[in-house]
Amino acid sequence: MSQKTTGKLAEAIRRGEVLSPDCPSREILKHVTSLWSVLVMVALMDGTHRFSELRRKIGGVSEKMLTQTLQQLEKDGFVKRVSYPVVPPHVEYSLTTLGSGISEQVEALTDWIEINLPTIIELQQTQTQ
Amino acid sequence: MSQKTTGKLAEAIRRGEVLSPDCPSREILKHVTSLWSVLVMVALMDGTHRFSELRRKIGGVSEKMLTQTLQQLEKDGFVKRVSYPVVPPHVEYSLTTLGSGISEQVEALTDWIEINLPTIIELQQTQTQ
DNA sequence: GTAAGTACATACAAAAAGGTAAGTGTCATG
DNA sequence: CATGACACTTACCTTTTTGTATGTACTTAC
Repeated sequence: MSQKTTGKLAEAIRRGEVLSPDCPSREILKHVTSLWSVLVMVALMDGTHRFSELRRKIGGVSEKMLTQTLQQLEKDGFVKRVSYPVVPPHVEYSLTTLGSGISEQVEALTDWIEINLPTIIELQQTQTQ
Repeated sequence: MSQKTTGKLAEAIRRGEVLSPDCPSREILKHVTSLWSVLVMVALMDGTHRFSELRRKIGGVSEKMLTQTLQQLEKDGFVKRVSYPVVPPHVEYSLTTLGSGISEQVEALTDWIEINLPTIIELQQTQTQ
């Protein structure tokens, strides 16, 4: 999708934003480029989940990390939190419209990794020789 | 490990790999979901760069971080390092075929963020009220 | 001859991320 | 009547990441 030979300037401008340290997109990128954020988004692409469901689904995540990640994603407007004031607490997490958009990109990345994993591992081994 | 899903089994299997803590894709994801890795890949999509070029291009990166990130990306087979044994050192970094593949996914993510940045910021502010 | 550029390595300190364990309050189950 | 599930919070500690500063070996420019 990118043309490298022509219009290098336009491309540089388009891309220059993330590369400059004071661009607000840097901040969002910092939040998104976190293992737990990525995994939460991938998990939520299957639909609404409760806290404990996410905890069980995302292997290796601690309660603390899950709480923090969900709060961050909520602040950024990617995740919607709905709390039902019932006696055993019931809270549901789901992706917002914006969250679905970014999750699609994130999922494309994780899918790519999973698909190309054999190639990656193979190359890593030939490299050692 | 144990899948409790009733209907979406195929989907769960497809996506279940990153969600399990002992899958090797987790490791790659850890490397890739790092601010500096993302920015290096985006920068290298414009073509081959020297170390100091990258340092200047990626705002806010320290020499140490750039070195570490490049070494990690090289280990994973995403970046190719070519060193010319000349008197003022000359080293060129570029994306491998594999690196180009993952960088496209990463770039799609950063592009999405930049495009939707106004919406994100807007929503963050209405949320505060 | 002093400074700057090249591409790093290394040491130390500061900051951030993450793990573990416990507490909260209410209810259902055994 | 004690335990566990629910959705967290808080405190404490360890680990990891990152920043800063320095050194290296050589050359060109001023």
